[in-house]
Amino acid sequence: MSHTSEASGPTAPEQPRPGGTRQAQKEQSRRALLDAGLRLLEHQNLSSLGVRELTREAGLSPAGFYRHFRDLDELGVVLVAESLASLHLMIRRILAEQGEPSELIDRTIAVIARHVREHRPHMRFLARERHGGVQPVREAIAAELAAFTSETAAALGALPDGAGWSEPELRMLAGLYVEHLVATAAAFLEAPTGSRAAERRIAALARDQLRLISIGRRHWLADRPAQD
Amino acid sequence: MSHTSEASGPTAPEQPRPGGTRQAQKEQSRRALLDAGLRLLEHQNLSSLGVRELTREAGLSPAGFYRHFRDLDELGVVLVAESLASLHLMIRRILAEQGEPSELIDRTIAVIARHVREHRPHMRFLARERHGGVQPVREAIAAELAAFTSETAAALGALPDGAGWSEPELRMLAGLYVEHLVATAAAFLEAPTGSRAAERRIAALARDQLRLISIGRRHWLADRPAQD
DNA sequence: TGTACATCAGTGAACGCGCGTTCACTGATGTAC
DNA sequence: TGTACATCAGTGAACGCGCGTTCACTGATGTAC
Repeated sequence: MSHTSEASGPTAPEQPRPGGTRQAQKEQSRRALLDAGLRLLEHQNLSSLGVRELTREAGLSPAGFYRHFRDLDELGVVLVAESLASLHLMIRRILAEQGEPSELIDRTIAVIARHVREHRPHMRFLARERHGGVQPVREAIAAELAAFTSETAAALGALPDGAGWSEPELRMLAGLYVEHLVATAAAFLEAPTGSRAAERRIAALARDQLRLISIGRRHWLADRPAQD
Repeated sequence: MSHTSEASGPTAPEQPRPGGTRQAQKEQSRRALLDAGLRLLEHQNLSSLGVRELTREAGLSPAGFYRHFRDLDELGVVLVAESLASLHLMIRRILAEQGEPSELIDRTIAVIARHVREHRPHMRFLARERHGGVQPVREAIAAELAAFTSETAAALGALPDGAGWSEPELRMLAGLYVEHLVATAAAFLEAPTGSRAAERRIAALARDQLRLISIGRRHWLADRPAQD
């Protein structure tokens, strides 16, 4: 080793190293616990996960768990937040897509398919806990989806086709899209892992359904029923 | 007590009583176990249910459970079957409705709302286990919904408006309806219990969404994209 | 650079607890005559 | 109707087990001089 002096002046005070070895090692263990959790939650519920089971999977001693989390609920909160962040990422990608309507549909579905492929544990977790979890978790997921519906409604309203649509009508349409998106993501999740054929079938179905909704959307202003 | 002789001829053989007290009592306990299960599963997963917890709720001793079921999985299978039967009932009611399209939409939503109100535990259980349960349960639910989609496709094909639609197109449309029905049922489930205001809001939203789909359906043949 | 002390992530053993399941039993219900 | 025996749903006690959590510890990493 040659003299790789990272010469900090001899008078400069010893700097704390925020990315220090110790801290990094701790972070690694924490990550191992979270990843073990996601792995186990692929096939079971958050509420049936155990501390010993988790630490076994993560390669820590049971007591080690408590250096990172007060209890399993605290770990659950982190997993929910992570999964929702992952979902939000997908959502922003979808809303950012540009192009002709027919292209947009294909791109949206492609984004969903890719996201499910690349973030399967997070998406599985959300699908499981959306209706299966305890109330606070269900509410957190519902709130995120509601926010997405609002964003989508706003985006639809900003488009030229959105002219003439009332606020509730835009939300109604956005809700339909979000609902369909969620169902499509769930379908991708249930497809035999890595079966491209199954993925293509789901994508083709979703595309036609989105097209039908788009046709309805195009004729809505002319055909919509009188307001109650 | 006067002489209330249920005079069965003295020569007639003693008849076995199929609805006898003993059998009826046993059935009552079995029912108590299933009902206790449904009550507990309102707020937790099938996989985190325990024998002792269940018998406590049902008012039996833990050992009593084994007079009725081999294990919790066996009870789970019965609950799944019951819930699916309940769902099937709702589905047949929906498909049996008759009338003008606009009436049909309102009636469909009314059937869903009523069913969720009257069979809340069963519907909650299905919502929970559809994506949250173990694979066999998820598959059983998916199969039932797929069958419903087929029935719906057949019904749509038999209508005058169904003329000109290919088999896959009918399934695509039916899938959209079923998906929306499931989402609407889930929304009713999550509504604050007994809040008529929330129910009305959900119903109004679902109605507009179904209308939009119907408009898309009406224009599909004229506007549909070229086949791939 | 070297040395002496502080920190603290991770450990292994121990605890009390509720669990699923089994067992021999009890006593009400059912059956035969 | 009355009597003697059979059935079996439900019980209370017991078992071994894995659980969540606590504790004093250890030894690598970090800090001060």
